[in-house]
Amino acid sequence: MKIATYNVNSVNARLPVLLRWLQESAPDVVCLQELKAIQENFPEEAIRNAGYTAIWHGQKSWNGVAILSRVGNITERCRVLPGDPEDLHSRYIEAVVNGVIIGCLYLPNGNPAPGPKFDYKLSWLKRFAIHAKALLTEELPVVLTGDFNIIPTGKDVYKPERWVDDALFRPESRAAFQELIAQGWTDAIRQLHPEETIYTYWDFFRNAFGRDAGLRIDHFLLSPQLVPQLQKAAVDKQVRGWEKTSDHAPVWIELKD
DNA sequence: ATGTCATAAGATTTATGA
Repeated sequence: MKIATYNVNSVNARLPVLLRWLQESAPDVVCLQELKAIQENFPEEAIRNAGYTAIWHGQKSWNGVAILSRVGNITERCRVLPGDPEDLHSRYIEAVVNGVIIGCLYLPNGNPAPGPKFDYKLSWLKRFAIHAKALLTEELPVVLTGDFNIIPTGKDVYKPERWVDDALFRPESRAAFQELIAQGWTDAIRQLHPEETIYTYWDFFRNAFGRDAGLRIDHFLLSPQLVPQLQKAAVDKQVRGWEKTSDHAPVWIELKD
């Protein structure tokens, strides 16, 4: 099973790019983030015509997450991150597909840091850690994937010294990611490519893609039950070079059936 | 500080987020 994550940065503005990528990369399951569309404006018909069923949680202007599948029913488990009924952002959706629990997340950016947005990021991370730990106790195959908005280590950014005060690379954000690893989750990309320079995001500013000034912030965390099945992991970097593209590239893993 | 995109309100631009 090929599972992908893609922060589309507006699902409707990116629809031609999304459809072309679905056709060329043919993932079985897709997690999308930053739909930037209200619930009614999700392009369900175009995605169905591409061969995928979908569940999604939209929101006006910002955020929004979706799970697509072409390999079987999507059985929704929840569409918000548990733990704070006052958090109205559409940033998490979870479902079972083909016997695998798929958590699709769009973690808060958190800039500027420090400040209320960074506080929100850290509180979201605390809730996420509680939920992730509960998932591990189920001892089931689980993938937590999406835009984490965290640069895990200095190897995951073109110039780490420029990012030390940024919410994506602050010690608190890195520590929260390491805490997830310490719980028992496996960073799938690094499991298969421990030394390689791998980026998943390039800023729209200053020709960042042309200079390969990127960040690795889109991740796959696997529960122990899935690690033996991990076969491949890669970034569809070419998509970042297409016209009218997102600032993120799609990332995917392949699991043995 | 800058740069680029996207959205929304309501305007022929501005603000906000990323």
